[in-house]
Amino acid sequence: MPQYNPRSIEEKWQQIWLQNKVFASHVDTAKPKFYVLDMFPYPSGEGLHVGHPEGYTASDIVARYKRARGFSVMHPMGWDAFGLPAEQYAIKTDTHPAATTRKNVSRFRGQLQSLGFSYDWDREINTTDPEYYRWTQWIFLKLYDTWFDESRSQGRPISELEAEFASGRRAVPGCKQAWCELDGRRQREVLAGFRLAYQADVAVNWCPGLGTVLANEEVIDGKSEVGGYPVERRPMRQWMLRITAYAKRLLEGLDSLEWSESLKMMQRNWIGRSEGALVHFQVADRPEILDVFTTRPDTLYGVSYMVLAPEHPMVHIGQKDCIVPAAWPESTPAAWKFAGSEEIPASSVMAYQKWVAGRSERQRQEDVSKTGVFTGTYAVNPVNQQRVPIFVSDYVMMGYGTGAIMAVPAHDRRDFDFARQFGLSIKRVVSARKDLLEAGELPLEEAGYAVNSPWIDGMATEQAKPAMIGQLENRQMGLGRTHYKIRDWLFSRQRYWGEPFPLVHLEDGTTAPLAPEELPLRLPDLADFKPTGTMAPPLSKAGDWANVRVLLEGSPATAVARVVPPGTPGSVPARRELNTMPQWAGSCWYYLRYLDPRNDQVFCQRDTERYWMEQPPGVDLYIGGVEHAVLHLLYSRFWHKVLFDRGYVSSQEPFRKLVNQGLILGEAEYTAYSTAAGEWVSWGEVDPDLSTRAGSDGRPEIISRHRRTGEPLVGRGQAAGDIEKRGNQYVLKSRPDIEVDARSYKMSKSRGNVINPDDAIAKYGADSLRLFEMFMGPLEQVKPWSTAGVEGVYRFLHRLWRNVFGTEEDHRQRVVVQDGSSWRALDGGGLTADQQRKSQAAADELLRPMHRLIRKVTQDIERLSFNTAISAMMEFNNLLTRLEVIPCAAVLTLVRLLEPYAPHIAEEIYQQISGAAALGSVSRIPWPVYDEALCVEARCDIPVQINGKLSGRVSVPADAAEEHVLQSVLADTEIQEKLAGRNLKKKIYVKGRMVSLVV
RNA sequence: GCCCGGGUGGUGGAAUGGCAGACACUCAGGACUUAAAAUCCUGUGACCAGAAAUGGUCGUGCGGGUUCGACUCCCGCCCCGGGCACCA
Repeated sequence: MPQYNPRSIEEKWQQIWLQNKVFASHVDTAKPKFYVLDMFPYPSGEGLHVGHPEGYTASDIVARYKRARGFSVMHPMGWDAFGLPAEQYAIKTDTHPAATTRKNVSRFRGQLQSLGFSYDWDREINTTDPEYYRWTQWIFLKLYDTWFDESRSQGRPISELEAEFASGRRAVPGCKQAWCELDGRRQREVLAGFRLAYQADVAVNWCPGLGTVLANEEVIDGKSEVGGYPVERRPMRQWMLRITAYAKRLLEGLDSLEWSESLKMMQRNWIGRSEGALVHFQVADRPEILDVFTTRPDTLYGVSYMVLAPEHPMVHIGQKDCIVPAAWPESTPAAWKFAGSEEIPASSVMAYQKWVAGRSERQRQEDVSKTGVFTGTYAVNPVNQQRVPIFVSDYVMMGYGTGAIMAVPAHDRRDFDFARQFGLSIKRVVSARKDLLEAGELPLEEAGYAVNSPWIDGMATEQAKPAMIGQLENRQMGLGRTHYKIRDWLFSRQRYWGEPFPLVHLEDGTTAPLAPEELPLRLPDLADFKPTGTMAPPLSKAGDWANVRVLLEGSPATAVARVVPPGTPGSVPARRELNTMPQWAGSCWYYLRYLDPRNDQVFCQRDTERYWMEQPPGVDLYIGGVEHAVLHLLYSRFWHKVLFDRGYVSSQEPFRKLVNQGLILGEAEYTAYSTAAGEWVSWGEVDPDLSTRAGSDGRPEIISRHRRTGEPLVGRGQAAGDIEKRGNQYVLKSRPDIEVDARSYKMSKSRGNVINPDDAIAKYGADSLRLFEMFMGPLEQVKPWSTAGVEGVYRFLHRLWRNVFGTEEDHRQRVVVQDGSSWRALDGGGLTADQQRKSQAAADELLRPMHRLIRKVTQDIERLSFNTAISAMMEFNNLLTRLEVIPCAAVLTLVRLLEPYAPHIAEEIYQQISGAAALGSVSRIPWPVYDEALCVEARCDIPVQINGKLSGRVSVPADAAEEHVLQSVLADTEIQEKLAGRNLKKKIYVKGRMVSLVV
């Protein structure tokens, strides 16, 4: 036999799997289902990186294992191909994004197939395919067609809302007339206020550099996440999705999910539930009421001033609700006015607003000292009629709560700082101790006991809150309120490469959805898709596409539009939406399309959906990167819940169990720093704020400064052999007083530490790459790449191959087959009596280890502990290496267990040793079963402790009774010696594990 | 600042109340070879004693506690990674 050569066998098996559709998924009601899903990739121009195969191998192992255990397995793959990078690349190179996408997808597909993943390729989907985005548009129309019924906490068809208005069961909001008295336009406007997809003028993150608006999540530190361009706030009419309506259900749904605690916590923080009260403050000498949200209604007696966000409508100078008076009240302190603009309140407020608007997000975050101005107006505290000044300050955010707060400096750090800055009173209303009025240093933010608060004096904070809310509600001064931090989802983008919105704008300013038969609304094939440079989206260049005539069908309120040729009687002019959907749209529901990917009647056939998603509910295992913790995963859950409410899916949640694979870092690096003069500097002296550049020799250099002197320093990589460890530090061997920085970095082009999976496959084969990525450590952990480590698993596969086929020089076949009560060589040759005896001895010797191996690998796959399963297989293989002859059954078991991890070599060995008896694929053989009784050795060595210290061991039969074990322990001469002259107080036997004696 | 996760040999890691360091990498020695590579065998936590076999002591970030027994559970601290952050 030739040596193990992955190149020659891997491609062969990949072809066989593909041609014979070995891994096709089917609805099979006789079998339980298992849906194992990968986060589908964005097919970038870079190709696959080593992070992709990590999660994809893990899911592939589970998919292959579950098939072997008799499950009907769904394991699909596709492409999340709309999005900014393709568009940016297209603009740069002047190629159409569709062409780039096609090219990238075929590269990605080829790479994934070269890794031998068991996807059902007939289910491949692509979010940019009109036959796919047709249904993305269809679901958008369902969102548009749904309103959220608070009383049922459920999304319902908009027609049912219309019926409620029409029958008079529900009053038309903000309108005295009856529903039937309103014209079609007005009816559409009213309904638009309820739809889950609606338009609003919102301050958007406009990014001039990208020529588009961005979602809040795509803006980091005032810069775009992609490209790092500056972002400014501008008002714009945008499509929004009412995800806030589902805040409560999105939060509560988390409890039912098998997700990591940290991931759930990220979603909980993002949704941001807080409980408290809405309190109404009368603005002094004016008609307006100022509402504030507080989580500490129990501190209401401690309010000493109020604060409005700079963007709050009550301080929009010149507007009718503006509360800023014409002149300062008498004796306003000079410090309460804005320096340089202190003539009248309006000038101070405007000057302050202008100053705030000019501050970057970064400046605000770095400088948390308190600034603000007095509005010149007072509010009246409803509980004690006290007049308190109203300030404007940027420490209050317009986007949270009502954009206004009641300030209680004694019990809030921020209010405390502000009060000190502006000389405002600080009044204690909580004491840390029940028996003292003034316990605990101010500001006291922790719970305590109410003081100086007539309605609730003496109550513990936890009781004082509901008591105060009760009082407020009775007197109509406020009400209990749960507030969520999450905001509605900004759903439109001024981009070309995304799904067009399936609706039209009518001349009266309202919108009408396209009739379902009009879908897909194809993206026009624009030659010029570049940004316009203004806020007008690229699609504004598609005039013929955008300007259409439509017929409106159905009742005026819920009419749908059908595009007709110009001149059609009854048609009206309409303009298509020029924005496109954000990249998240296609990934919100792709897991459903895989189930029925070629259906042109529905997004997914009902019974098919039910088979894969109902029992157990949702995707059974979803693996992907943690970078999608709050965006994709929250948006998907939201869409899924809407589809659930509307009866299109059968589970409440899309992804029941979710695992994040850990990042793979570059190979460990040792960096030593030196000054320009070449003087070494210890890592402890280096400012840890680093940047990278290409050095003069082409190798990357790290730039920093001396922590104390500020002198520029350069860090250069050191060979591992020049480094040694002293205590907790790594130092240069040549200069042990110089500490170096030892760690692994995220892979990046600029650092030059990127590992390309194609190279690894070319050198070691897909099986070794898969095996190594699983062997590195726990799936969820961050791990550094190690080329030496890949060689380790590569050696393991070589050793396995040699155990079965011998070496090139020595083809001695070691595999023997049992034939009744005798043994023969696998190639049919007879065996000598001595070989017969050795064969039987080997079989006896391997029996128990084999059962233990089956148990170990099975249990480890179930708990996704792939690294330990691999080490168990290595151990078993090492056992085989030492034997002169190897029973075929042991090899078969090993390759069967190995198949999910290293499928190509497993197929090849199976095929070669099974001969004519072979099935088409080793994956068709059921998973081996183990006998628990054969997993333990017949005899075992029991360690004996005396006073917790290991003092000897005895050998007993595995099933020996406690009494018997203790007897042989006490009979042991070594133990007797150690016990001599001591008084034995207690004997403990842990079955099969340990004996503990106490003297 | 708040929340979550983690800290075990030279390295990646194993062991979740019962023999710490499985498996692998690295390194060293040996076998095979004209030689090298590959392969195989042996050793490889630290310290002490011994010519050696071997024996002993210490050891899972630090300090305390629970237990016959703690890497594992509890309390306090230190450090690293991640998330959120003037969220009322």
